Amino acid sequence: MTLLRDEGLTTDRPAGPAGLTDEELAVWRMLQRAQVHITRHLEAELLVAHGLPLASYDVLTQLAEAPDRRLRMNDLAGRVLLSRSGLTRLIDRLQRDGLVAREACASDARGLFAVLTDRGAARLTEATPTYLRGIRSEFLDLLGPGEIRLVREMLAKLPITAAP
Amino acid sequence: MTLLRDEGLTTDRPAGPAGLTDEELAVWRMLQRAQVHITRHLEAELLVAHGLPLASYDVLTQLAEAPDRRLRMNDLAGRVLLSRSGLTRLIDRLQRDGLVAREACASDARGLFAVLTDRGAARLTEATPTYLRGIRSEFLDLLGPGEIRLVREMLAKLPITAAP
DNA sequence: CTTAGAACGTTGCACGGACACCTAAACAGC
DNA sequence: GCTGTTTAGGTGTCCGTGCAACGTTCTAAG
Repeated sequence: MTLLRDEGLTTDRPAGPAGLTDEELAVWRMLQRAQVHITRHLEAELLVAHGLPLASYDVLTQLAEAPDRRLRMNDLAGRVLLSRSGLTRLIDRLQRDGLVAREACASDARGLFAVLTDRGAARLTEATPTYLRGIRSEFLDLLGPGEIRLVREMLAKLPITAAP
Repeated sequence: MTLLRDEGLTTDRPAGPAGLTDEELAVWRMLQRAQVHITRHLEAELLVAHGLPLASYDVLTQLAEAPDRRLRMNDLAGRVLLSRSGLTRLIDRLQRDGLVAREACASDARGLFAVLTDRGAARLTEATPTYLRGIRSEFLDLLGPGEIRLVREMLAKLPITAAP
């Protein structure tokens, strides 16, 4: 952080209005790295063990938890942090593999449901232990239970309401 | 988490060996969402204000902090969580824009340094306030100082050593 | 009823990144 | 010295994603 410090943009103690302390900056960077690290590990494991990218796993999960195993495309896009176009292609792939199906919406002819098929549900069931084990070993095991509760409280403050 | 619960993979209280409590799972998901949210915000702001993608900003920062403003390609790739090929193209772009230069390594003819140019340093200086402001408003402001210290301690436990 | 506008999903395009493979250089052992 | 192995970096190719534009359908104003 030498250069930043040189310009007075980071400081040791008093964090100015725009400046950050070195600790604050370090926390942010560590968070970034940790997130990337865990995500990659998860993605790799899911891929080799079940041929399922993380994004696909997320979609299947969202559908499984939705009433009637179905969700409108737009709705789903918001939940998996994906643009609508991105979701379109992803659903294309999942449909090709028979894990989800598209169904028209009765009340709105514009709308489409993405529906989890039985094969999709089976695949999800098969992959979930891998996913959970990954989260546990890469993340939860490294924190105490008290810390987890604390993180939860902190995260609850962030406005993670909806996607842009 | 209905489906997961149905399969006994998540529980209310006692977290089994592979199973997770709903709270643990929720924490992980919130963390994911928060990280994506913040990252996108940052990327968008840097892009519109300074035409600088987040990855490029990271590279410039790493170079600025490195001794002599230079780093070996391989070394740099590890620090910015990028594959070597990915870094090659990114440096290509940055070089095209005159923000970094490539320099041969005297002691090892295979090696190349990525060197921050004056233009690159200027661009970084110009963009950094935006970056820091983003971290502050999207992240730090929503946490107390005590919490930041706590997060730091937690993150310190994670083995974020090196990239695969 | 007609029409302007918004909302839903898809498509063309370009970009950024990873993987596998390649060349050149350094190093190991004999 | 010569040869096999390892390391540094770059290239060919493919995949996934976002943005902008498009067609279709719903909704509201007149």
